[in-house]
Formats: sequence, structure tokens, C-alpha cells
Amino acid sequence: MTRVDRPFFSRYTPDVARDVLGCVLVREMDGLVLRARIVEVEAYRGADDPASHSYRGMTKRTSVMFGEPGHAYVYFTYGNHHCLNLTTEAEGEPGAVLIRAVEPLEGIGEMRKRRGVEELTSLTSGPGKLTKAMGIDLHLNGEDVVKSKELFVLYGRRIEEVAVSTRIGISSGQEKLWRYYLEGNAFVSGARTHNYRTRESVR
DNA sequence: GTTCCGATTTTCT
DNA sequence: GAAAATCGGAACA
Repeated sequence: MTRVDRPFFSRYTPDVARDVLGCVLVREMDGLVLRARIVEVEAYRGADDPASHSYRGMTKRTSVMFGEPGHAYVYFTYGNHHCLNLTTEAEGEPGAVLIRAVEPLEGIGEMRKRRGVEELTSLTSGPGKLTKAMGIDLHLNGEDVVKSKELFVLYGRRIEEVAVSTRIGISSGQEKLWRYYLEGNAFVSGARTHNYRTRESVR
């Protein structure tokens, strides 16, 4: 397995989002290995994207989005949940891909323990769920996933069919179709938002 | 310093 | 289908 490299992330964010589908997210700690396949993502950019945290420019929190591509941007929201992003675009340009859902591959028992849930499809089918299942929190904010030993991404199998829709949980920027997911995958979140759906073949 | 609110999840009706 | 839980960041004064 080959690690996803810096140039992969240093591109137009929606392209990175679509291409990272099918790649494998790996979390290693305390001799533990957790692996999961990325099945749902969303793209967030900067000044052209009112739904993005970096829409109004750089702040202490969003500085990671402006930095070198290929780093983890982790934020805390709703007083309960962490969300994982991978930064994109050339250094100086804000951008990140939100990992919304993954499919567990290895360390499933550990994920169940961390989530306190048995149901396999509930383990990592949401941005807050997968961070809890994989032990991802603010201490990984800014982590360089190109070099990190704790959190990184491997290239995966080729993907046949990708579905596109509006992003979930945002109040502006709804005209952009920047949510990408594997059509029919059981771990995709957002069953409640039967919004715009388009199909397209990729790769 | 104070106020407002969210790139969510869970639980209850 | 609706609402509560819960707290750090960002905006405003």
C-alpha cells in the first residue's frame, strides 16, 4: 500500500474530495491499528465558499486550512463532536476535505468499544461518529498526514461509481454540489437528507 | 467581556 | 419528526 502524497492534496478541493473516495484512512496508536475506507466526503474552500470556516479569512482555528496541504484539520462542534478534514490547495490557499463517513476494515472491535455501539453500520457512518470510533480529537489538529505515524491515508481500490449532492448541515453555499459518496454504500451518512442526487462515473 | 451558534448525534414522541 | 445536549470559536461591543 502506498501513502497518499503531498501533490495529491495540493489541488482544487472538489477534485481531491472525489479522488480520496476509496482511499484508506489509518489510525495507529499504542500498538493499535485502525483502518477504514473513505466512502463519503465534502469539499470546503475559501472566499468563494460561504459555507466554509475559512470564508471570512484566516483565524486562529482555520489557520491550518491555509497552511501546507496534506495536514489534518480537526475541529470541535456542537459541544460534543470532533470532525476530521484533510487540507488541500497550494500553501496559502484555504481548502479542506471533510471526511463524513468511512467503512471499517480493521480494528472493528476497538471501534465498537470506543463508540459504545454494536451495530456495524452505525460505527462510522457520520463525521462525529468516525472520529470517536478512531480516536481522533484536537490533539491531531495540524498533524501532517503525509508523514505522520499516528494518522495517514493509503491509496485504495479503483472506484467505479461516485454520487454527487449538495452538502449536509450548511445554511449557505447550497448551490454547490460538493458532497461525494460511493453510490449504495451502507456506511454513507445523511439518510435524512434526500436532496439533490446526480450520478457520474469517475476514474 | 458577552453573546450567539454550529460542516452532529442521540433520544424521545 | 422534533428537540436536547453541550462548549469552543468567532463576532460584536
